[in-house]
Amino acid sequence: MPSQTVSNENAELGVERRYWLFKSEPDVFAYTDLERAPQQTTGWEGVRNYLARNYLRDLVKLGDRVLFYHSRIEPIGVVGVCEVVKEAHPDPSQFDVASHYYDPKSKPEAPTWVQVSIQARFPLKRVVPLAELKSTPGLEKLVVAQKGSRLSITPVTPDEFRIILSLAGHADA
DNA sequence: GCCAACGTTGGC
DNA sequence: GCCAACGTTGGC
Repeated sequence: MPSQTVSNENAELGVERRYWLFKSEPDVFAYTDLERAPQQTTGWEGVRNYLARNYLRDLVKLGDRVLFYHSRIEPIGVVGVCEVVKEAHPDPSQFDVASHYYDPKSKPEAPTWVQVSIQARFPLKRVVPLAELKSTPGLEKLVVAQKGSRLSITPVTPDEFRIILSLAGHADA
């Protein structure tokens, strides 16, 4: 079933919209790159970790909100909000020999890796730095703020999402 | 650039 | 199937 024809499955089930945090190194792909992309949309290619893949494949649904996070390069932190506009489908980079993400073990008839597509919604009024995520009450369990946290796709609770947006100055989040 | 944390690989 | 060695991530 083509994912585009599926309306928000969570909404149909009466399940509350989920929230996620996607990490990206801004010298590879920054939030501003997403804003400049056609329809401000991109396929989130290159996820090569099984737990992150499983989140994308099984739990990330149309309409879910995504916090866009810049890793590695200052200012490290949450920079923008996006929305899932296409659910899991094969990540084309796994079959592209020229791609950094090429995976020779993955076969087109049984793709190992999936991507979702996200569209930019709005940049945060200010970056919420990692240090602040670590020190803010209510974010003690935020996955990305845990020591040694490396997963590039992590769940965020509705409360955590609200708190992070309010830290950025979006009062009515 | 260092290195702690953690995921993956492969010998046995 | 264990686990040591190795590779990668990402904060600092």
